[in-house]
Amino acid sequence: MIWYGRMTDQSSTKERILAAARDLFTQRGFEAVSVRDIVARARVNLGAVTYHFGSKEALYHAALSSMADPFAALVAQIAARPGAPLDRLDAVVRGALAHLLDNPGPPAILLRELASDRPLPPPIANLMRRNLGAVATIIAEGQRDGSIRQGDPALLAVTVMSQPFFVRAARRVVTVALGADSSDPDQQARITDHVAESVRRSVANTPPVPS
Amino acid sequence: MIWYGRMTDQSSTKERILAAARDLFTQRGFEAVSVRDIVARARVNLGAVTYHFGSKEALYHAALSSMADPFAALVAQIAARPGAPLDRLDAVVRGALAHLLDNPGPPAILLRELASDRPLPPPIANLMRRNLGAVATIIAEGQRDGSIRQGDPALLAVTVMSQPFFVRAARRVVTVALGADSSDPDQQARITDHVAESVRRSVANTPPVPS
DNA sequence: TACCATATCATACAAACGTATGACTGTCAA
DNA sequence: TTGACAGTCATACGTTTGTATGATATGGTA
Repeated sequence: MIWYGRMTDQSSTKERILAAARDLFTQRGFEAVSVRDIVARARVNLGAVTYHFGSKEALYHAALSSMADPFAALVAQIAARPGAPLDRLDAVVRGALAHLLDNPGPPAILLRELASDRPLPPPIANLMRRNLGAVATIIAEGQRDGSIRQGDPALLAVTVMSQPFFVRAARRVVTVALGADSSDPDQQARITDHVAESVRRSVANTPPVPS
Repeated sequence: MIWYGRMTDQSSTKERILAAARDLFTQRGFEAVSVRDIVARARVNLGAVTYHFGSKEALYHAALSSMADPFAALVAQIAARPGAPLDRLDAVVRGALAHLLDNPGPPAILLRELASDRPLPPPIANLMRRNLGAVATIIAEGQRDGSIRQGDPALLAVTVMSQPFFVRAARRVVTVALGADSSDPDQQARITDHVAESVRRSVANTPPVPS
């Protein structure tokens, strides 16, 4: 794309629409956001969505991919680093939570889509497959070297990844429960440590807790 | 209510609307369900929602309460039983998951509302307050007798309750990951055991996992 | 019987929805 | 200079939305 018609701002119409769509779909979900909301926020013409993306749903999928792809790439990159399985899981959880604290899109939309009983949009299904696959691979490796407890790697992977997603999505609840400001970095550090510690304890191959 | 106008079916118009609203809001969320969808499923007149509930949003809140109240009462009842804190947490997690497997409404709607950045509907906010409060009380008790590890009881409570909610909501993903039928009772038992075990390990006061 | 409150029903209404249309504008290749 | 083309724009179309309205039916009460 070389020329942008009447566009006088620095960013292209298509990118402005995508950014507005990311924000609004994240905050309210697909059905609660109208095309007119999006073009108003992007300050572009109503017809621009149809022209550049074809339909509201196609724009939705484009917005999902633009959020899911960087997250999946980050997790894959962290998971591929060398080290003991438990430490790599720790790094994945911390990296994922740090990314999600800055980018609320993936957890918000993932939880909404999981809660629906419609088919998962392809970008979200791919994200889950990639993330859970990477985590399950680490878990299987840890089971072979004895550092991670027995159990279905896929199920353990769900337990692991559910924590950063849920804690991020339930951030309002967490901060209200803790009675502190949600943007306080000290509190974010405490939450991150708590999540990492909980995950490590829940999957490590320690003796069973006596009843 | 003693008399039901023209109603010839066994259940009242109001109850039929409530039941249809529970199903549809659970499956698709507030915005994706129209009043016409609800009255069609309930096989009542379009005007009946306004007449009996006042508005679509008031019907939504009524439907939420009718799902959240039994769940909160169940958790409170299990939490109040005698026993060691870790065992009571175990019973709460198992009881909650069993209830949620039969009643998908609370997790679906809770996750959707958490993902939104609008204020939580009062019935959902009350549900969270009651559930997390009951669990946090058990946790604080366990911290006093040394059976549960240190940490903010509210944060630990979020970790505990997030598991049954997330596993239930992500049931499609879990069953696909396990490659089995989602209604298989054996698999449900395995999932329940896995969740209970993960929760117990994540909060028990065992020595830290070495790095 | 007459009356009244309650409930159901078919419509109507304005607003908002996603999408389509055709005119217009500015840049490139020929 | 001109034709083609990609992008932007105002506007319109047909649906669907939540809610309102007024008529009608029904059983209790006087």
